[in-house]
Amino acid sequence: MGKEIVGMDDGQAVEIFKALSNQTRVRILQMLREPAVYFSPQIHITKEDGFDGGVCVSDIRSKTGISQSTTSQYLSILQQSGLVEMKRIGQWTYYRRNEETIKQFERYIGSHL
Amino acid sequence: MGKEIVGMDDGQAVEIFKALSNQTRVRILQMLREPAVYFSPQIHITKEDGFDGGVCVSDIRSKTGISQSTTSQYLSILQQSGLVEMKRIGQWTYYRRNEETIKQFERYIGSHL
DNA sequence: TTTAGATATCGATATTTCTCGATATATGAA
DNA sequence: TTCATATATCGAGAAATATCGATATCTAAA
Repeated sequence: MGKEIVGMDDGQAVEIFKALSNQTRVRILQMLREPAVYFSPQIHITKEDGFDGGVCVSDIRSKTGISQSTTSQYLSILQQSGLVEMKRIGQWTYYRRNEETIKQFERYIGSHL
Repeated sequence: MGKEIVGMDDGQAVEIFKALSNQTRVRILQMLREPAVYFSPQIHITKEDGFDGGVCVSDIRSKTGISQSTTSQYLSILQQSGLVEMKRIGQWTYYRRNEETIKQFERYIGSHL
C-alpha cells in the first residue's frame, strides 16, 4: 500500500478524518470554497498579498455561531491537518483552503479506502 | 447544497469521518477490500448465503491486535456509519464493505468538500 | 439438554474532544 | 507610548471516545 501516487499516507488521512469529524469544521471548509458567496469582501487583502480567497477569523466566526476561541481552535485544527493554510496580514489572520491537500485526500479516498 | 446527486448529506458524512478517525478502523476497511489477500478463506460461507467477501469477526480480530470486544465494537461503529454491512450465518457474524455507501462517500468528498 | 465456541454487551477507567470565558499577544492607529 | 481591535492560548468542566476484562447471548454439536 504505497503512497507514491497519492501523496498522502494513512496517518495524515486519519488526521484529516479527525479534523472533519465535526459538523462545524466541515461547514467552514465548505464555505471557504466560495468565499464571495459566504463572506463579505476581505477589503484588507490586496493583490500583492497573494492570498486570494482568504477569509479572516472574525468573519468566519460570525457565520458559525461559535465563540471566538473555539473558532480559532477549529481553524488551527483544520490547518494542522493540512486542509487549510493561513497567512497573517496586519492584524488579521486569513485562512483559505489548501486545494493541493484536498486533492491528495480525494485521491487517497479513491484509491486507498 | 443539495444531496440529490450525491446520495449523502453532511450529517452522514460526519458520521463516516468519525468512524474513520481511528487508524485501526481504517485498516479494517482497507483489508476488507481484498479479503482473499488478508484473511484465510471463510469456509463456512456458501454461495447461497449471498455474502461474498464477508469475513468473520475473529479473523478480523486476529489481524488487528486488539481485543475481541474492541473488535466487535469497531465493526459496529463501521456498520452504523454505513461503511460495512453484516450478516449473521450460524455462529459467525460476517462483515464486508458496503461499496454503495463508499461510492456515495467518494462522490460527497469530490463534490461537497 | 449440556457444552463449547463465536460474538455482543456491560461496566469501568483513562484519554481525548468540545466549548467556553478569561487572559495574553500582536498589530495598527492615535 | 497608549489604546483598540484581531487573534491565539490557557485553564476548566462536561461530554465523548478508547479499550479492556468479564459476562451474557446465540448457535451448533455432542
